[in-house]
Amino acid sequence: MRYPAEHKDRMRKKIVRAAARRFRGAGSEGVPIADLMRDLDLTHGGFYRHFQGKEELFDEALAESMAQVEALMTATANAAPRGKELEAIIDLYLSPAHCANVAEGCPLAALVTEVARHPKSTRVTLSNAVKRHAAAVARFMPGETEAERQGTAMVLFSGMAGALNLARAVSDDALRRKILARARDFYAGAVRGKP
Amino acid sequence: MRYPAEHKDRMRKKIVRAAARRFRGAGSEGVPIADLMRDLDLTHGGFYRHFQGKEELFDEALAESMAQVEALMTATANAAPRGKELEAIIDLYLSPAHCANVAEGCPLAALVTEVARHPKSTRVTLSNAVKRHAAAVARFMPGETEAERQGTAMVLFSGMAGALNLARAVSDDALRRKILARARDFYAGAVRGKP
DNA sequence: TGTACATCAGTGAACGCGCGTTCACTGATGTAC
DNA sequence: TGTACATCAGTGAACGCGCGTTCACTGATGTAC
Repeated sequence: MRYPAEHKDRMRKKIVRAAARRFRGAGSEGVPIADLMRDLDLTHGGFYRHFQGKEELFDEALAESMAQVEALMTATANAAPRGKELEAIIDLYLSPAHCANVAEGCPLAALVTEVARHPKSTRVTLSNAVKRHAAAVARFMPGETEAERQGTAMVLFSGMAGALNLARAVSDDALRRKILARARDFYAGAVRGKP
Repeated sequence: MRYPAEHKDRMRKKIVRAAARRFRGAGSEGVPIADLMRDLDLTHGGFYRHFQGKEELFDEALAESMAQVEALMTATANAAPRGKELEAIIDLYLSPAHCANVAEGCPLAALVTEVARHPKSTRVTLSNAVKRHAAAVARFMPGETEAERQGTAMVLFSGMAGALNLARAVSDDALRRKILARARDFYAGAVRGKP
């Protein structure tokens, strides 16, 4: 059956968005292409009309989810009262809601380890996304120079990602909440310049 | 062929140690049992004389590598000049050497994301190891109470693990070094109570 | 305007491969008598 | 002391399954004439 002109583009984007969710939730190895396509009421065969292979999808899904999170972070900062932008970002990132919602959460937390084992092209995608993200939030960071602020942004986000991952991996809920709460204090304090 | 009495124990421990290395390096899905056994000049069939399955091995390998790193960290602290223990730990953890040596490095960095997707028993193993580790290094941490110091330890290590993972995933070496250096400054400062 | 043909997103059977796990077997040494 | 048997870590062929990828096919619509 012949489809409207923009049909292919639309489907491709749908696949990328579904993958961006699923990959964060289960890792790329945890998501068979057939499952992904079934989410969109399609069968696995059609996948290869859109992508060369799973690897290509992974790269695009990674970029897509990094962009989503960057948008959310800057929106959160912009919505916060002046001077409270960083605090708002930290509270959101280390919230129980973010902790519980891996699939729509930060891909830096959910996928870094995996990316480290992927081919260079994927790691370039991540590096670029991280740089872009650091540039986007740098103005909320402490530091004398732009480079310093961007560096702080990278360290802050990777650190919060580490805390989030530990909170997610831990087996009891009390410990999970404790880790999140302590991390919020720690990073808010560190960024403010107090212990 | 019949083996000496302690032979089985020795082999089992060898398998666990080999797995502890390999799993950190490639994730448990990245290490076929046949490869693991071949490292020890054995074949895959014998594996099941020692373990019920791969999952059991993963748990033990996780505990083993957590214990290794805990030992290394406390040894480093003890070898440091008085008052410089935390700094020594941070410098070691965020060193380029640790960054380059995933297989013998911190399992919290290499395996948390994976553990979060494993069954509860694995997550209990991780939780216990993390608590034990936090207790072991708490005396080097800032904080009024023991609970505070242990909380700080967890946040510090999960944060450094996040930075290490980002450094490992990134595609260019200059950025990798920059992340490590900035993270060292950040955590040393945060723990000292300066910005 | 009607007819023949081309297009191409999507289908679903099939292929190939990797890998976890099972199992009948081996063979050196320990034990029973 | 010698003989028959038991033990059990390790072997390697085989099984079963999941999954990425390929491919011949479909069929609605666009295009050529």
